[in-house]
Amino acid sequence: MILELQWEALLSRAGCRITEPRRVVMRVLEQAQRPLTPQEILERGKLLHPNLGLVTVYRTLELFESLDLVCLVHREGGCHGYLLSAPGHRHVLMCDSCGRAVEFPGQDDLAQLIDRVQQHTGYAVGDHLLQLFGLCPECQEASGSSVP
Amino acid sequence: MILELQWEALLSRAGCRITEPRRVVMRVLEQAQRPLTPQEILERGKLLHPNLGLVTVYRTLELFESLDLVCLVHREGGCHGYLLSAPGHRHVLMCDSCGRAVEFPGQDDLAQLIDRVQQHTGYAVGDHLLQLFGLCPECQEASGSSVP
DNA sequence: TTCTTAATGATACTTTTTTTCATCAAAAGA
DNA sequence: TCTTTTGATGAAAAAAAGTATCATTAAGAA
Repeated sequence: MILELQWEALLSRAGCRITEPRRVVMRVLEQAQRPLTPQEILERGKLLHPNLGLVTVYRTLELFESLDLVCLVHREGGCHGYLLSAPGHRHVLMCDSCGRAVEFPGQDDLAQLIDRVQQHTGYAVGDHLLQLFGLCPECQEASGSSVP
Repeated sequence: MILELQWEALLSRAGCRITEPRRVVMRVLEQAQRPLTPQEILERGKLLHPNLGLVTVYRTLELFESLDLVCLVHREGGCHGYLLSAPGHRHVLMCDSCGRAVEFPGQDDLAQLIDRVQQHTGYAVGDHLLQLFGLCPECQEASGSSVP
């Protein structure tokens, strides 16, 4: 509820309109527990708004990304999906098995590392991309019980 | 030179043949200072071996990746490229301006962070993806002199 | 050298993403 | 209230990216 008001206010403030397709995309992302591809968002969105178009999904994601409402999640294979992102939390931890993703903070730990890298390389580090992969508690249990 | 022997030995050991197209892809990556897309590798490779095929580039990259000879570099926009990778160094630092990329180690710093995240979330963290973005020394100078 | 078979590259095909454009609808102004 | 303006949409088409098939080639062992 609060989240809803937040993103709508953000859009308004940016001079954008609150439209039905945008609400649909946001709702789909809110209900998802893992990163979704544009195609997946379209499929789920059509259930809420049958004549949703794929192009609109792409444009909406682009808009949301520019407002830091969603973040792009990368996987080793190169494929990626969009995940709703809480402000300030740009780090994602994803389950290799079920895809469920959560965010976590971690600015401080990286600050040291970044300092050191800057001194070693001479680069001026600005942004970063950190993602962890592993098994969520549920999938650990499941794999634990299947391999006794 | 040493690198060349290394990867050839690795391929042989894996039961793969050392072919001209593979040498070409490797040479292109060696000469590149930034991550290259399959298309870019094809273009550059054709200069050395005119009838190189795109499919072969994809397959060669897949092979090299499975042997950890190259790594996939992700960018915010989702686009990515392949970079020659020194063994053990899986972290990339890329220049936002010229695309030049270098690798750096950083296992220890992350170990703490990962420990903490594991305790907070209950996830069992296995792999990770860390990339830093910024300006390389050359581009810092260039941007510094243009904005006095 | 010869032989076996992994590897190649041309072609066709599927999937994903971008562009274009006519239409629609929500704000803004008279 | 009624236009006018402009942002937003969705269909269609085009472009780009990636994958599968298969006859041919050539690497490397015998």
